[in-house]
Amino acid sequence: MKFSKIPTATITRLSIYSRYLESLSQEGVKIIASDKLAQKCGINPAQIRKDLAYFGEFGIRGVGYFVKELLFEIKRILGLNKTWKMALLGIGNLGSALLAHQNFIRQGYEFVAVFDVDPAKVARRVPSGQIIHHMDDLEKVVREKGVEIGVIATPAAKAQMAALRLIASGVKAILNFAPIQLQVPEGMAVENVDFTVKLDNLAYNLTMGEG
Amino acid sequence: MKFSKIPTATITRLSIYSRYLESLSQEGVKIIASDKLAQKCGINPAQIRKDLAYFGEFGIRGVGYFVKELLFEIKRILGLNKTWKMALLGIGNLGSALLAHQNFIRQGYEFVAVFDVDPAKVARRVPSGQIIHHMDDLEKVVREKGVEIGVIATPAAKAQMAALRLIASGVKAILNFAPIQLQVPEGMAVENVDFTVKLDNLAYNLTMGEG
DNA sequence: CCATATTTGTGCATTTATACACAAGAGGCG
DNA sequence: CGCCTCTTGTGTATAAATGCACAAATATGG
Repeated sequence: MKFSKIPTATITRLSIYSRYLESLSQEGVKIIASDKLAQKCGINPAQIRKDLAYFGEFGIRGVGYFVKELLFEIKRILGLNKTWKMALLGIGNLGSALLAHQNFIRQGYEFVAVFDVDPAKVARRVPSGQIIHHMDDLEKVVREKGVEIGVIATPAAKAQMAALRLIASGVKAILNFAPIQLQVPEGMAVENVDFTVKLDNLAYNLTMGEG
Repeated sequence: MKFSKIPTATITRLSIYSRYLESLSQEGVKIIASDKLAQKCGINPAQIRKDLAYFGEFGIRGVGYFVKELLFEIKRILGLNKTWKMALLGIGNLGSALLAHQNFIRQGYEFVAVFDVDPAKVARRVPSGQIIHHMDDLEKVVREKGVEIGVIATPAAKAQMAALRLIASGVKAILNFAPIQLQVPEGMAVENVDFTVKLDNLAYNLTMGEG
């Protein structure tokens, strides 16, 4: 189904480039060379040029890249020339933090629906204004609002069920914050945000450094 | 400095295995085969066996792995046979969520110090009991408490400075939640927890699926 | 005690990712 | 206009990760 064969690592790096380019753009910097960009992103300069080469030629030899132009192209490649509609499942501490970060999330994403199972929360409004729906209404609300990305911030024990309901509602992409490996059918895009795994990596590194 | 050449992807997978093994252990399951484990973790069975083979032979041919034993071994490999002392930098929405999850964090990690710059917060206690220190006292407190892992949950603009202070205090590992690439000297272990990058991956996948 | 059914551990081929190194272009300057 | 400097874009080598396929080892059952 996929048109071309782009390494997933490339997409991740493009996202990192775009973030730094955004800060450069705000600082008023006009031009950046792959060497500088590489240094700031902790990546090999040739890697950056190769990543970009998958999609076209965006630089000028002997000069570098125009910051605004490159940023625009990368956002276009990533699909950020539109606003993606997200649903949040679970308004606990983490979910609330995500909502609070909403303005802080880079432009391109918006929570259009929020869900919880707690009767004390349902029908109230979150600080950012959205009405909290009961999880039972998920399919209906998701379809009405045209949700494209589901964000799971439920307890681990509820995450798999939440995923299934999102899938049943026609959502094709899930951002999963629960520390569990979701079982989903072929064709679903799932990304896990998992700090326990990252912590384990750090623990391993520290253990090796000593031993 | 590193003793052996283990792929970082292997360490990440070990962490995922351990998490599922933990749930199996709680369910009372005694034995698991690599095929089942693989299916549940979304990983190739041979990959699992190869990952484990880096560190020894933990299974019984024709049978599988003893859940408790394998879990113990993996935790030992990862360095989770001790409790790691962490410091939290930034008690905003995200920081508070992390503290609230503290009990939920898999055993092996503990916040022994928390920091913020907001005078309204400093000297008060967080719900989990720790006194909030001012960032100015970071080096002193970090050394006193024997902090080993620094967790950065500050705004992006403050994250690099926070990292430098952690490094100056002798911390060798950083878990970074700020959406920025930290510049750190050789030998530091840094892991980024970055949902904006994950979201961009999802956006790209959705965009490709249609186009 | 042998045959059969399993499942691990691993050699090897394949695929994927990374990085070097240089030719190709672009601009500046005398 | 020709030379020099700079930085991109990319061919190619190197390295790393993945997955197949099978031998080795263990248990089971007659």
